[in-house]
Amino acid sequence: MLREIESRYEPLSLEKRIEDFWVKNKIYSKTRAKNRGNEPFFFVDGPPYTTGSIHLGTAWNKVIKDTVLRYRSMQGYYLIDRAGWDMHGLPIEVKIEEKLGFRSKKDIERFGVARFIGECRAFAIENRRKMTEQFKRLGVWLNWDDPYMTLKDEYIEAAWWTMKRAWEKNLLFKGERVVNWCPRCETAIADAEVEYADKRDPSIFVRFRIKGRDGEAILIWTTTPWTIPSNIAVAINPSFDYARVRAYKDGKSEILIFAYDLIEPVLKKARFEDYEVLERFSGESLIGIEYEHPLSDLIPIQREFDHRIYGAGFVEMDNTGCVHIAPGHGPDDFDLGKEHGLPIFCPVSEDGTYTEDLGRYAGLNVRDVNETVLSDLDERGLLLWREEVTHRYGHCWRCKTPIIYRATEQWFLKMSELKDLMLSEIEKVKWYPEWAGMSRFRDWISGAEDWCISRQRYWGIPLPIWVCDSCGDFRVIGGKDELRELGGIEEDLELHRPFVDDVKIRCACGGVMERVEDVCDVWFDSAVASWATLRFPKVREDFERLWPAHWITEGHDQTRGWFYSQLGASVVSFGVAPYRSVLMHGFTLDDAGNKMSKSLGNMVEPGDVISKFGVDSLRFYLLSSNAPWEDLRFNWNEVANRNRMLNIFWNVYRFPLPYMILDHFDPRKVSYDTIRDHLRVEDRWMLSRVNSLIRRVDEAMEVYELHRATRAIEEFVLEDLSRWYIQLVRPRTWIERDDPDKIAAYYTLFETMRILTLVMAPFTPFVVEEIYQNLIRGFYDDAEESIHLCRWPEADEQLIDPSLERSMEVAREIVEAASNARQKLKRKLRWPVKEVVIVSSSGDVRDAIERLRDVILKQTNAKKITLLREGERWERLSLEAVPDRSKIGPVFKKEAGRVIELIKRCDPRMLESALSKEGSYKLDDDILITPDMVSFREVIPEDVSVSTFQSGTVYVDCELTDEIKGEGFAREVIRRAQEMRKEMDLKMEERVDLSIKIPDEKVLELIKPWMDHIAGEVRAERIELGMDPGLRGDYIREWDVEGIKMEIALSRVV
RNA sequence: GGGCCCGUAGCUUAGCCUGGUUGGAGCGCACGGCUGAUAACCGUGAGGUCCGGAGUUCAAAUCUCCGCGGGCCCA
Repeated sequence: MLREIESRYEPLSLEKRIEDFWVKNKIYSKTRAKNRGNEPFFFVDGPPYTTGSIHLGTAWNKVIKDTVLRYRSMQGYYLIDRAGWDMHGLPIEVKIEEKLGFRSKKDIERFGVARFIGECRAFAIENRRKMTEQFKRLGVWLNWDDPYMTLKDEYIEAAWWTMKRAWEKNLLFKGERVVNWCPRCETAIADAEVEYADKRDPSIFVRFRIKGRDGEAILIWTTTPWTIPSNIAVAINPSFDYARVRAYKDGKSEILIFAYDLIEPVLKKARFEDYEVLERFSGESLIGIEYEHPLSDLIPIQREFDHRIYGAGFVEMDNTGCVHIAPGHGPDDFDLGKEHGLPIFCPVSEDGTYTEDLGRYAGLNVRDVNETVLSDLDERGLLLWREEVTHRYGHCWRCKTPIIYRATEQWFLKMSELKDLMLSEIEKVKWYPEWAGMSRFRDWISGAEDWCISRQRYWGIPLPIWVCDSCGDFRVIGGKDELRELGGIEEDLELHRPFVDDVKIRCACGGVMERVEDVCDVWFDSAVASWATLRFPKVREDFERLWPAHWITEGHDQTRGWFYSQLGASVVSFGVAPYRSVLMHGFTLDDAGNKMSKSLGNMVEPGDVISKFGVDSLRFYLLSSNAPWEDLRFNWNEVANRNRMLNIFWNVYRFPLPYMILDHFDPRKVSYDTIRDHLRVEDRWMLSRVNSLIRRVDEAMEVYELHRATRAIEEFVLEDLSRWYIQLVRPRTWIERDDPDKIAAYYTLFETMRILTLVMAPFTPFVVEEIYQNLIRGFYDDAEESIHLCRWPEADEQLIDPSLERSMEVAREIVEAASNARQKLKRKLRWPVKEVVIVSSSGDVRDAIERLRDVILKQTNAKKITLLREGERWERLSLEAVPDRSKIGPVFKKEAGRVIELIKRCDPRMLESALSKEGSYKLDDDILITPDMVSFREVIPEDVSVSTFQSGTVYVDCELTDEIKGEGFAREVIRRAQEMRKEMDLKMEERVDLSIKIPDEKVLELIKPWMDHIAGEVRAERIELGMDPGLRGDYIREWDVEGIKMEIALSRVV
């Protein structure tokens, strides 16, 4: 049986109730179990990092995932949907270091690595718990009970297995490279982990003296004075022109060598008074020239190196056009050094202090040494000029320390070799939108470099690389069992540091192999998610059956992040892309379009939104606001709007319930076939629309255009259902008899709601469940326990009638135009009008009026609808002939006045037709006028109003007749009596006695014929009206009806 | 500095791919209507340099180029 709904739409309590229902009845598991054995849909969750709280962007991400998965589930797919968690890495280490007050790695070593990673683990696990709760509150259905977690053995083994594949394929190597280095965290960090931010640094011009040429120097520029002690070379661009310039200042002169085009700005900056260009030459001729290291007197080892000028294409025409090269401290510098066999001189230790090699600077930290270097240079007369600049500089993503470049030995995956394979693989992936993969991602891959996967840290997947201390050979271990066997370990083994560090392996050469101390780049963790989530390599069948993933989705920052790292790891392991389709989504920005960040204080918490408007509103907002791949500017107002839409949806659901209950409506006793003959045209229209809706949502979902799907739903709810169909159907629900016309309306409403709730289920899972439980489960014992266990509806093509839908559109336009016209004359809709005349030659309009005449009559509250073709004239419009004096004057001269008078006296219609048929008209014996002398104007009577619509004009004849007045007054009375019934708190079916005092004889007479009608509408047993009927009743109220003071008395009939 | 994306009413946006009646909506605002969905709902109106500029074209919000602003990624 149906339950009546007393309450308003209250999402907070509703969602709590539904959540409890789902949990109690294990609905989630049932949805997944139901489709077991069906065609699979293999989804891989991009694992959020366990920071402890979700933000709006992660909420959006998971809502997209959940919506698509719910849709697929209803379609019958068997879902692979393990949630994922990214739980290793520097961010957590830094958090724990902060908590324990640590400043460097030495503190960690003192504390004990085992204890330290224990803290990290506990932190990650607690955060995972918190975040799971937050995601669940969003109604996100993933496999939360058995998620993949990067810290689990099975996961680590998947990473190890992959690493071993790389080794077997000769794609893993150890190499010396300049890497981004955080001197605080004392580790290499990946390019992706470098965060660029503004930094103030010195900007200096320094003289490097040319050997064997007194008073002559090449002028270099740098913003990192601390790298000058490590200088090995100078680079110039061979294709630029350079110059030897004699420059004068304070009565002295010197010779400087730098780029020709930069003479003016450089000398001006350095405040030289005058100069002469001694020589201009191509950069080529500078190559090979030797210079003196500027600080060689302080750094003995520098005297052992040669210092020369080299050509390099990366040198740009700015500053001096001469670049200081320290191969140990810059990527370009390193490459140049390798190219020319220069020493890779890197006298900086892990924590950023200079080594003993650096003489005077030994033991100083690079962070503090800039000023020392500058004053040393200045003392030697080598610092030509200095200023401060603000520039973008890389910082450690976690601790915000400015990074340095350090040449170190690291482990790499040879991605440069796999570039072409990756490029051809992404062609096979379906990208939404297309450009996400084809423009942006392709560019990134084209520039792919070898992937540095080693980190000198603790909390991560240990690199499974064992190196022999005697022969230097290394091998890679692919799993726990393999390691236990080779290491002779009997018991179980903890795969994290420091435990795994203790395992030693016998080398073929007889030596002992020990694990390299490094852990894995945390990006490599998530990179193996697509097979780790299937528990590969431990379990093979699922992998062989399902992989690669059918669909993944993440934000556009992941183009170069997870989309790439997965692809990389996958081509290393399997030579193919790990996903078949990718939806790239946007970022959440604040309402001004700026990124949300804690420091800007413009964060919007998902929890705040939910507690104000509920989850369904937030979900619907996130999905409908814009295309998934566009950035979303969060706007509270728009969330409120979605909430309003759901409220209307709720009201639509609630509206017919009291009537249905009263009439014991039972949908089981009605079917399309039994009711079809009683369906009105508007019912058939509604059924057509709701079936079209299914089709529209399907089309949008197929290409992941969730915004189109949700907008179609919103439009349907507001326009078709609430604003139109409900208004049409209202009078029918008020019929008291057991009328098939009423049942047809109930049937249509019921069927519409049944389909609509199914269609909305993936988007607003809570509210539709509530409705389903009442509407469907209230009647059908065999109905699925939850709406989310139901099949996705299929559009019934038989019921879709596009021409009817088109006609209804036109009908609505006509009704709107008519009410617009009414409004101009201030004629309320309650008062009928004599006639509505539509002038249009459009076939659509003709069809609409033919098929929907009743609808238009009712909604315009008109007694008659007339269609005229363009050019036909409605007889109530009169025509006025307007003489054109400028044309008549010259022809008739003195007679003009009489001619004008005669024209005005003519019958305009006759005159118009004569002029248009004959081309002239004889007004009098001697007066012949031509069409140019007269124009015609339509004259609309005062009680007719006009308005236009897309394909025509609507006239509304508002002439008041006695019949119309009578009916108008009757409806005024009915409305007021209804309001009184409500004020008395009467039940709908309760009967009353009604007496009305109308102290105006004329009005009283007009209303009298409507007595029975009034009684029926108000559900009055007895009705009495008169000038002064001696009112009595439970409730008497005085009303002003169009200036007449009426009194209405109502009594409940017991 | 480079690549990709975005820029339409006070706010959120449709239209742009495939050029062509008067650039559609919603919110907000003003005015009105409806009245057993009622702390709801509906209509009308005002409100637009379609980011700016140039070009292509008979015709540009739409195509091209150059700027400006924002986002992401990279240097």
